Amino acid sequence: MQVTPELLSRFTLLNPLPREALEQLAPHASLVRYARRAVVLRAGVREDNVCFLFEGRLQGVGFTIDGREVGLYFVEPGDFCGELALFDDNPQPEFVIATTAASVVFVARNPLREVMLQNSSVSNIVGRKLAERVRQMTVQRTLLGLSNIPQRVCGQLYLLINEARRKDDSGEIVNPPTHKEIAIMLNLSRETVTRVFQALQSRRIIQRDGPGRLIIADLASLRHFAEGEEEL
Amino acid sequence: MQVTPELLSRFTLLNPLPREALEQLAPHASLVRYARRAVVLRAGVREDNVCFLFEGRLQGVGFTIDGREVGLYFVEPGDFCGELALFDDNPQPEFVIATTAASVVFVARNPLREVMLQNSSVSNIVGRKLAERVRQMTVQRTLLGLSNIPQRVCGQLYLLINEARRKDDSGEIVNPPTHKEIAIMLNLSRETVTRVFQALQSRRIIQRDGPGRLIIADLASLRHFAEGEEEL
DNA sequence: GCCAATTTGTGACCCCGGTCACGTCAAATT
DNA sequence: AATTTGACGTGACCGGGGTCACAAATTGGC
Repeated sequence: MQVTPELLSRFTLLNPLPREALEQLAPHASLVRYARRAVVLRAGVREDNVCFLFEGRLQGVGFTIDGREVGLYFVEPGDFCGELALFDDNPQPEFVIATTAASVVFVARNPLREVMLQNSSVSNIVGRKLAERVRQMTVQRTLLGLSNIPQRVCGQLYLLINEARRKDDSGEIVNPPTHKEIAIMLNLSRETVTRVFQALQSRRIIQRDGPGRLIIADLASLRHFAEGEEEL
Repeated sequence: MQVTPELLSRFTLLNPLPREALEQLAPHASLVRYARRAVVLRAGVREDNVCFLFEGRLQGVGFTIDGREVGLYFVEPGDFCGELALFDDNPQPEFVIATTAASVVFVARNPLREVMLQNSSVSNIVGRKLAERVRQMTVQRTLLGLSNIPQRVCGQLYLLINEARRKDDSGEIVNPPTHKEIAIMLNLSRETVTRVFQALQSRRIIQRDGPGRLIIADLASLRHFAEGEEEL
């Protein structure tokens, strides 16, 4: 499906681009809808597109030699993935999978790279985004260092709220990841995540609201557990 | 201590730079020696230098809230760290510590950034390096997904050989990391790493050679264990 | 609105790596 | 040379999370 410059400009990465650059990119962009669980980017192959998420949620996942899934990061609407293709010709290192029905905008790698090189302010933006990804991965890796497992889960939950809306002492996560999706992010079993969620629910800290919404009723307590000031 | 353009050109990142760029950078560079365990870059502060490793070995480490160390990556001679400062003004996310006595070349961030922007081929190089770091972190994270612990250690050892010299069916690691340094890379206890090393030594797969050299006598077997085709 | 497919919930068992407590050893420091 | 420091080695114990095996609930597809 065709894409307008207006649509492109709704992404924070592309928004600062001058009109002409957007018009240059639009012909090389296409909107694609994916069902839940569909593979958006494939590991091991050279990807020729950068993938901008319009709606839904994606997850970067790797696989160990023995077939175990490894969760690497979530992609929220407005963000993007597959940007490594802008920097070199090596294959995409990880899979990207739609964890909910999603619509994504593919932008062909080469035109985007052109725009990036011509427009020096744009390479700044892309570079900043890549740097931000390194920071995110560092935080995520640090989470895995926590030996107290409930603490680890609370920390992840807290990060997920950051990425979504957050009020003073409560918050919500729209289209929350499944327990299994959280589990692979944290090197835990699905059952363990379920048990922590149960504990948090019984303490009225979190609360499910229908299929696509998780309410954080007591953000302060969640942070306490995440920071290890209190044991679950 | 002052630094010559020749010294700068010995780093793979800076080597492709034209002579004039190197002369532009040299006045803003300095060579510093660090003792083992010294802190080279500090987390949480805005770093004004990019750090090129001349000799020795560095390790990027984070700390969890409960004080546990988290190993993120190793820096080998010729490589560099602290490059995120080139992309934004956010603080350095992790500590970088000298795991052996080391000499590093600090290059001031702003001049290097200038060179990078003027010389478009240079931003490519820096961008490629940053992309490479993301790939490394992805591989490292995937290692943590292995539930078989000896396999995890073997995988890490294999990566360390890659970074150093490697022959057909044997190899060596110079200035090998301590067991503890490996342990924090893999979310393991120091004792567990020691036990795996003992097992590998008794099978004549690895062999210590004095303080600063670890010989991989049977690379094929190590790879077998790393790939889970055989259990330790 | 119904059915198949996921997801979530929960108990029991068990293994394995963390922790603790040492001892040994080599290298740096005095 | 004596002392200290930190790395390495090793055993015993134990607790917590993985695994397995289900049941229940929720969801999406038609």
